[in-house]
Amino acid sequence: MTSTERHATGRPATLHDVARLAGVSIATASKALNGRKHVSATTRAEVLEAAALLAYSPNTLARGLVAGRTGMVGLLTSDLEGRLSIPILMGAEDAFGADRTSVLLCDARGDAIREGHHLRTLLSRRVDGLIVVGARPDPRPSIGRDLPVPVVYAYAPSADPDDLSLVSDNVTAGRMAIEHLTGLGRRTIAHITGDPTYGAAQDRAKGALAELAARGLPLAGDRVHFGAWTEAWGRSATRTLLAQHVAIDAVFAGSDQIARGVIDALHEEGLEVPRDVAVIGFDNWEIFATSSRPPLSSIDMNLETLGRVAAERLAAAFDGALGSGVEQIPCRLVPRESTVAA
Amino acid sequence: MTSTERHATGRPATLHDVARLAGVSIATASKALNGRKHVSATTRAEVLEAAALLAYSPNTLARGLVAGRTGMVGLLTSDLEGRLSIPILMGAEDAFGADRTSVLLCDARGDAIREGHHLRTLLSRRVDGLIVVGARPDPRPSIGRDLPVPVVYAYAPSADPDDLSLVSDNVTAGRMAIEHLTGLGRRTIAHITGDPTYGAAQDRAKGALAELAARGLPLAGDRVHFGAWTEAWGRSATRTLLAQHVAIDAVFAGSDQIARGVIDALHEEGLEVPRDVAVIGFDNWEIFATSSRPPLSSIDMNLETLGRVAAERLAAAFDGALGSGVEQIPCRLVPRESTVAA
DNA sequence: TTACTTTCGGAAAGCGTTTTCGGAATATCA
DNA sequence: TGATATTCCGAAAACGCTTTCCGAAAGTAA
Repeated sequence: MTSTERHATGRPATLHDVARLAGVSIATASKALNGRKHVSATTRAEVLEAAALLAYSPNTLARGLVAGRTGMVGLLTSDLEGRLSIPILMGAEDAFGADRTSVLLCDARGDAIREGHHLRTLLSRRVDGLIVVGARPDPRPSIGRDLPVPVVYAYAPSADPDDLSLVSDNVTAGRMAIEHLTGLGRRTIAHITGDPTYGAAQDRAKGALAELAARGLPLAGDRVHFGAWTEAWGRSATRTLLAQHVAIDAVFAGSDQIARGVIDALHEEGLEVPRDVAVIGFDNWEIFATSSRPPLSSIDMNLETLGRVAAERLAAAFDGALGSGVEQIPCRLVPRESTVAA
Repeated sequence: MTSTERHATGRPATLHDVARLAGVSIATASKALNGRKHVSATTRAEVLEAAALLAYSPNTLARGLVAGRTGMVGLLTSDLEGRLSIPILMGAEDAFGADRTSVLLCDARGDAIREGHHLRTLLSRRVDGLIVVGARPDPRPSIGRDLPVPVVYAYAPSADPDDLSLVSDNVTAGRMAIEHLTGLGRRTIAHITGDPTYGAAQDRAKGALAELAARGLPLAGDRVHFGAWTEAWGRSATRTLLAQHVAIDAVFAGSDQIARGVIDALHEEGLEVPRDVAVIGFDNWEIFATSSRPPLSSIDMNLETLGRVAAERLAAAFDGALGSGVEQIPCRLVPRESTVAA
């Protein structure tokens, strides 16, 4: 391994360099490059040529310093794997336009101290706004009132009702799952889901129950089967149901992992999916949903949309007022072979 | 949803404000806050008090403008799920110190155009360095020579040997897997892995074969079973082996997903893991490895370390020269119950 | 030609820092 | 007490850019 000077050493060209080469003042050069008025076509062309020659790239920092805007937003997450933050980041990137706004990603790793630390850093970098992504979809402490920049909470709402939060519409998602299954002719539907302390679990169950009631259908197994967000729980809950000779022709699982456990257990009992029992999951975690046997129908929380909306709300807040309260973002059902035979 | 002015409106305090309140010049205020010399203890205390009173937070942009360093590095990734980039980002954050360096994350989504776009944006933001993370562990096009900042390629090496790349040591990882299995007394080991066009697949196989040879053991099934990085392939390859009455007491799988398929197929044939057949995976993708039945021993690529080393190499390059070539980062074996009975 | 617009280009201020350098005040030494 | 060394503090330049404002030049109308 040699050890040479790899990156070009000379500092990048400045506006001053461009102006000098074009034989104009930096004021004129600035106007020419930014399409401002009061520059003749010929001078503009000369400046542009000089800029191209020098591979001039404007210093966004300096620009931000005078504009009072940095074109950066902070994404403060606690999501250790990026499962949530990356899609949200991409949505935000799209909405802002990747060329005008960049995202500073900070992972607090679930540590409040670290979160405060990152917050201070982001503020001192003068980000234009902040998106806070929680690890679980339940109210989390606000990062503070009266911050110098607008803040949007995504996925996990802020506990402070004066903050603006964006969350998935889990109630409607629950209804969608039932609607899908009944639309396929299923009548005896069980709901196996995760940790009951998760608001999302409660909401999805609530939606499912409401939709069942609206259609005059009972919930198979008589109650919602809360447990853990694991395959193991999906398996064991399913076995319990079958052991009790509960007749089921569909299962609405609270997560894709649970759904896989459910399918596993059904297979072990010789039941075929979706012929005998249709199964739908939640999260649409591609890697799980598509590697399942059969591929898993699932409900997608539209995280990119969440990010996109977060960006839009922030953008609106830049020149105006930010709303408050909790905004529900609709989910989307992705049908695959675990409910609809290929 | 009300629509009020949520974030504090007044612009943040500047050094000028602090100086004025403390009754000193901005020069003195700056020195006091930065612990420079030539400031008496009492004035320093006064300045600090003023700063605290105003909740002063220095403008990192302005600081960067004069220092010629922004304290930001760009992380240019193509990793759609964050599976790679987030751990690498966290490692880099740790190495730099989250308070002195922030990471701008840009996802190119596998699109060269978008990558170029992001690159330009990052450069115009004057990042101090760049980490490029590829989606698959094979040589990828260099993002360019003679960039104004040092660049380190992580996970996927650059095709240009003059660039500095950091990759996992797949060959040694292959040896480690075999070493682990033979250490447990296994003698007939098969290797089922993914797409043979992946250099990583070849390297792991090479390491495994070398280690087997060193121990005078044959490869069960006579050849490496290349296929796809899927559960389905793991299942079908295993079935094929069993159908051929190949005696195996261990399988080294090329990924955790393949490993799960292998375990599935073994169970279907009435074989118990690890009693009859030990199985080890690769990637140590927590969610897969731990939700497997039994939990999966696996090889972790130490992505955080990759990020950490990338950060260290960049930091070294800031004041000095950057190396070139491909640096191998060792992997780590994480034993769980799929090889070692609980 | 004179008077008035319109169009261009540049000087300079300012964004919020850090840092150099010179001057004033205080302390140290003969 | 006068000369010299120390210690503090502030004025000002610099970082790279945008923008306001003013003057010069050129065009238009009478």
